[in-house]
Amino acid sequence: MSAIRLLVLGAVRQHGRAHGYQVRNDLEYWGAHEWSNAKPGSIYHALKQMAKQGLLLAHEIAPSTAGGPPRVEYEITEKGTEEYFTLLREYLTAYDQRPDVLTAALGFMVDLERAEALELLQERVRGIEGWRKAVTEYYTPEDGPGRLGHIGEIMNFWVDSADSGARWTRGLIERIRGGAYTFAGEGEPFVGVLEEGQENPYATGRPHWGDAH
Amino acid sequence: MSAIRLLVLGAVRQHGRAHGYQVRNDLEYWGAHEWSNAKPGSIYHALKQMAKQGLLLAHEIAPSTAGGPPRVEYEITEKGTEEYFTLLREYLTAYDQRPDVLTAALGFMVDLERAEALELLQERVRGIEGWRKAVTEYYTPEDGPGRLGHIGEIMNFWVDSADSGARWTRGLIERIRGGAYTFAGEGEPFVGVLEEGQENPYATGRPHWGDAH
DNA sequence: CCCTAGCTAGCCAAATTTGACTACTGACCG
DNA sequence: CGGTCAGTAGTCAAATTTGGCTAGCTAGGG
Repeated sequence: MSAIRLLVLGAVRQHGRAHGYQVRNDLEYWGAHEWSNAKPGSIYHALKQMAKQGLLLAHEIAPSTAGGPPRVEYEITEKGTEEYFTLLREYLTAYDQRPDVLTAALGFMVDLERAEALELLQERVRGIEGWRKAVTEYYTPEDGPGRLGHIGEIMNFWVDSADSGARWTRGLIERIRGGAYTFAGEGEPFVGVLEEGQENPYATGRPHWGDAH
Repeated sequence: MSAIRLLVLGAVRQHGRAHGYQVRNDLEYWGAHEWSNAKPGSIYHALKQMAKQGLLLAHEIAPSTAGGPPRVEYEITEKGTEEYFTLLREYLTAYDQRPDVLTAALGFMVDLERAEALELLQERVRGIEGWRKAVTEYYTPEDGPGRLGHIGEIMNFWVDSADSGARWTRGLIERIRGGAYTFAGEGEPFVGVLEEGQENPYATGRPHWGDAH
């Protein structure tokens, strides 16, 4: 799956109550339009879909304060909060090589308690190591490497990526264990949303850091 | 974009003429169902779409030799071959952090000449370096790092991934420059498709190496 | 005062992707 | 000889994603 649901749930949750454009603006503030599929269409679609599924509660609201069609405000439900934490835990653990998924989870990881975040990240490392083992055993058959020609570079690439991912995750674990950041239940949380009327310093038109072609 | 079009074009091209199930089987042989979105629906859709766009030529063929509905055979056109090389060059160069795209390109890179492959990979490294520079400048503002709290880990992760990607690409460049593999115009090419009736040694049910959750 | 540009807010059609499903054949089992 | 299991070949509806479009306001220039 993509990161969009976690991002949208997280944005709504941090606001308490938010309309589509607010979510869209937050995601842009986070740079999510650069590293994930957070485009307007996807965001509005996710909001509607999750409202239909009972993860969000939709309030019909009067015509917007400034132009455009009337807007709908969303609130996260009990079920939506559960889903939020389920996705967060899953994305922090799962090694599925889609960087957007981990990126979104990193942004929200402090909603968990420090101990749990550490556990999940360790599970992540174990997952990567297991995967790496499976791949190398699978792809280094009886007649030794080299038999595969340039196709061997594919495995080479995947193994290298896995190793880098594991190494980086171990570094993060060390930093968190060393006391970095403020996790759930440890005091003033870090706030990362824009209030109504606040200007977005990272609006579009700044250096792209999503794709470089 | 996803890797599916390059994969399908590449499979049809290596066969000369292929029906959907043959392509599907090749992609499975390459493990593509594990590391890309190469599912039956996507494959058949891509074939039809590309036929409609003139990249493939569709021949209506009698009921299949063994069960199932009548099948359609496809042949790559001039235009399709152009598209194939365009995509191949693009995916070898573009740093868009979707591993499936680079993976597919690695599988086909030997269809280029050695010198061109080297150039493209060097371009890739330059792209990664430029991107890395943009990100760090953008995200390390006046008041120094650390101001960002745990959000800084996102940049940290992206920069680390970029560095790993660049390092690996440099390694590949060295190996290719050192004479590894057989590129276009250098003799017997490496063949990686299944002939009609040949058994697929990597059929489904083997260790998954796409996602680990 | 009119016109345009730019922002606000969201919608929509088309393309793609997903995950399940159909239908037909041949082989093997008892 | 009937049942069912595996393999062949592909279709389909639903969900999602893409990329661009609409429409209401407001500020400012001429």
